[in-house]
Amino acid sequence: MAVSKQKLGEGADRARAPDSASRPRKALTIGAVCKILEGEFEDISISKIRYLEDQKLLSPRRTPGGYRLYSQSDVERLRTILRLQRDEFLPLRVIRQELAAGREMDFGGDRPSGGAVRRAILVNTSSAHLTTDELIEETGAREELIRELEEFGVVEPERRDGRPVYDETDREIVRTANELSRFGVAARNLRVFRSSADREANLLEALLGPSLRSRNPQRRKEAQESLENLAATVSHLKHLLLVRDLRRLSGE
Amino acid sequence: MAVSKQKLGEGADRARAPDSASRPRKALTIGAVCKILEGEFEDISISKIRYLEDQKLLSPRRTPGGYRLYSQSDVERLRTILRLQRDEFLPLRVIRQELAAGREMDFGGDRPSGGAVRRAILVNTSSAHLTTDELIEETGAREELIRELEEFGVVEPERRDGRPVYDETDREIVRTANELSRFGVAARNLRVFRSSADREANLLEALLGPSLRSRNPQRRKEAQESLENLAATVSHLKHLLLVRDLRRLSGE
DNA sequence: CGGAACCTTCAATCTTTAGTTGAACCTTGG
DNA sequence: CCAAGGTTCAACTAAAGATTGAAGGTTCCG
Repeated sequence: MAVSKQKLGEGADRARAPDSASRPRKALTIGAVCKILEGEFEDISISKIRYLEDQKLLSPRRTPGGYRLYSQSDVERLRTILRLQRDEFLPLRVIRQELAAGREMDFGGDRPSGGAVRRAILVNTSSAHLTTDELIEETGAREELIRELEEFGVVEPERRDGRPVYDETDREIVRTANELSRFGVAARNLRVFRSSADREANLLEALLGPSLRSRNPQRRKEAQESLENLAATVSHLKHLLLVRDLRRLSGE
Repeated sequence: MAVSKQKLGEGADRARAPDSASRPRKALTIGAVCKILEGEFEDISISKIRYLEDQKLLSPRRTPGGYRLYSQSDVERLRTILRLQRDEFLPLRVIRQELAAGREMDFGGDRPSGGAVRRAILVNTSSAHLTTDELIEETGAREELIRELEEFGVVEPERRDGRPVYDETDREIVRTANELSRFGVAARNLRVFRSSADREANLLEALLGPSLRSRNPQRRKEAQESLENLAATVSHLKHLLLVRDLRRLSGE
């Protein structure tokens, strides 16, 4: 079990801590989370956090005894939820979807309508590399799940000295897969998506490959940009097609 | 959800100008306003319009006898209110303030990137049905492309009297496919995406199908919501996987 | 004028969303 | 062991956003 590593407690800070200096790297109990957030959100409460879980907006890991344990990403997610609710007036139902769609869009800085954080998707921006433990900590996934995801080729971390090293995309994938597991979608089901993605990538590679491997750097750069646009457009199309199919089998 | 629109019968055009033909300046009775807007907003009703007035969001003129009379700009304002409520999920309290602050921010076209129109994805909101000509008009696609998309099963319009009828999702699909064609992705290439989507839809159907067909309407509703979340989450995962693949074959 | 269609108000009711509360009981760590 | 903190579950609350029904008034047309 995942709990093995973290010696929760260890005498350090059982919610007791008003300690400012320390980094809250370890998993937190519900009371500790509440304490952390109550500076930022005055109407937070333990019962509200539990309520949000009931509404399928959170799903923290549990200790063997049933206590909730919030990972860093759980806390981030909760912060996002509270911000969307307070500042954007979104109903929980909508927040649930926004989050499901992967838009954590965290830093709440830019309110005005133009504020989408648009950064190049494909250029691997400063890929933090994470260990398995860090990955678990940040995503809240069970170790079991991660193992399965690797088994089915859904994440394929590099290996260094036999230890897997995960990047940010891996982390996002794990986070999303974890989300899906709450709906009963098991890791093995995700093979379907993996092979679709592979096929689609091959298609795009066939179209743009020559340019991408061109000796002309200008041309390469253009191809790279096209690829980014294509990736976005293709993803949109796939979404539409899926929605169409689902609407059929749900509606009629 | 019974109908409160109390029989808007033939007489609704009563408020039509008694004087000569073409004046756009006619004031409308509440029933006429309701009729005008019900194409665009399905959950409008006479009682709701009155309720909005009660909440200080509208104040139409009155006839000496007390009938409400809505000017063109009253109707515009009402349209804005309903749009903010439906698409931006703003509570009436906030809408009231926005309007008071002068921002009519009218034309509901897409607000720039940040404020994307969010609404339930799977519930087919008043699917406008388009003819082929309208589809071409609205998407800018060549007729050829549309023919191919149908040939490859990427769009599958209903047929009425032999003529195809497209809905909003079809329109979006065509628009996106047209976008892709600019990158050299032909309609026939899109079969790949279609079959991925089919496979994925089947997977989700297998997971949620029983609930979706449950006799218990409560359970059906929950399943429907889960399906929406799943669609969003799955789309996100697919995007991540595609990006990962592409990054591999483009960069490293 | 008469009456069909439409409109009015007002109080009561309903549904949904977003939580809170309390009772009974369990977990954790010093 | 035991106190501080955690767990579930059902019942309750409050506010927002409407809908309904009763009783009656207005408009317009013939």
